Amino acid sequence: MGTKQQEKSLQTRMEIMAAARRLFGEKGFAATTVSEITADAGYAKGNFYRHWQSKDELLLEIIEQKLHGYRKKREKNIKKAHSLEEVMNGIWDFLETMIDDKNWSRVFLEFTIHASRNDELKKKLNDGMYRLSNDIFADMVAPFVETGYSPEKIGAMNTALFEGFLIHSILETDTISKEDARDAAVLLALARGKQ
Amino acid sequence: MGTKQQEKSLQTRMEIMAAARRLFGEKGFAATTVSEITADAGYAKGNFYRHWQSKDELLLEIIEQKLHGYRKKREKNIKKAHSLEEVMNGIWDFLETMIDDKNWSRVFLEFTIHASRNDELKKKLNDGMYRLSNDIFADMVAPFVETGYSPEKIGAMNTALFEGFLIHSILETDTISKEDARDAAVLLALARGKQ
DNA sequence: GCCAGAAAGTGACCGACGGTCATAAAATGA
DNA sequence: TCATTTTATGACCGTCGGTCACTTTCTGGC
Repeated sequence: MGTKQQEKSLQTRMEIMAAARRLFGEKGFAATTVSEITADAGYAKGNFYRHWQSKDELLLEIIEQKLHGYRKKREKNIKKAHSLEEVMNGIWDFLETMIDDKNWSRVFLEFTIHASRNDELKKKLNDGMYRLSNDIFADMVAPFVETGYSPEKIGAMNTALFEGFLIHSILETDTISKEDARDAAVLLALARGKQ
Repeated sequence: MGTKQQEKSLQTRMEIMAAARRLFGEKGFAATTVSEITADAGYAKGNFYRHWQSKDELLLEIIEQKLHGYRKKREKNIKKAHSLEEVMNGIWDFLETMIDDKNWSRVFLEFTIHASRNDELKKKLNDGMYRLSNDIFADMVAPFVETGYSPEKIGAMNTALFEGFLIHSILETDTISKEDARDAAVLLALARGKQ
């Protein structure tokens, strides 16, 4: 435990982050202003920049935390798998929890596109700390892939299908369901990953 | 042919639109300012708003034109198809021209996410004039779908795969190629659309 | 050719944004 | 106690999308 000042600073930081998490989820990243965030937490705008260098940086930290939370659930789902089909279903059990966290999957997408125009942000996203990197899925399916089709491609195709479905979900076209997406992903993986 | 004034107005409109088309493609939608567009075309900012109500509206018009241009190519590709596999390959011949128009597929995605927070824009996007609506693909595959799996779902899944691939393409992860995406889409359609 | 009205074109201005910084208030520790 | 460090503030900056009073140019009836 640090000094009274250090404790207060940490508390302020957490209060501002909590407000941001709520507002980003409700209104989206671009539509939420720094003033709103700090006002909601009970502070002035200037205080924000003592804790983060930019709005981008705060969102990266929140995303990192979110993905860290998801990761636990994912690992639990995958451990007990004994076949490619079971792995894929484990992956999609986990992906469905992201889909159900609808506001946030929307924020993820919003930030992904936003970051694609910024080399530094783009690099961070591909590093895997801040995104469902292809490698994560590749490692999971690798033990069960029996063909020459690379696990990386199966993982990447899975991510593509997931993010493509997210776009549909966000636009509320209601043509394909979570189950359709899972079905397609499993079918694809089995067709390309098994003899 | 109208009066000299009407002609000049139309010409100005086209000059501003041409500048916008170039700048949106180069820098993206959000990063391009209205002042830049008009300055590039040789006018003052205020002139912009005599022709469009907002920056959004101009992009919608450009997207509509782009999609109209793509449409011709698409129809030509599809007409001669005699099987589901041929239709899917025709669709992806056309989708690849969109993928190759890389800057603009990025702008499409950027605007799709932007629009998802705005009910009016969202409705317009789903209307199909401004987006690769699922129905377009559904109509194409319908004549060759032999199972209970609906053509709409096959069309929507195709769009999802396409847009998911676009995200990969934009982030430059280089794990999956155009051919991989096409291969997956065809495989999916055949597996679900044929007996 | 003249001129009143209409249309094309302008840029200062507005409120709001992300981000900065001089300043004030509070805590610290010797 | 009090000089120093840390926390907190909000006026301020440059820029954005969008507005509007204004000037310039064109039009068509006389």
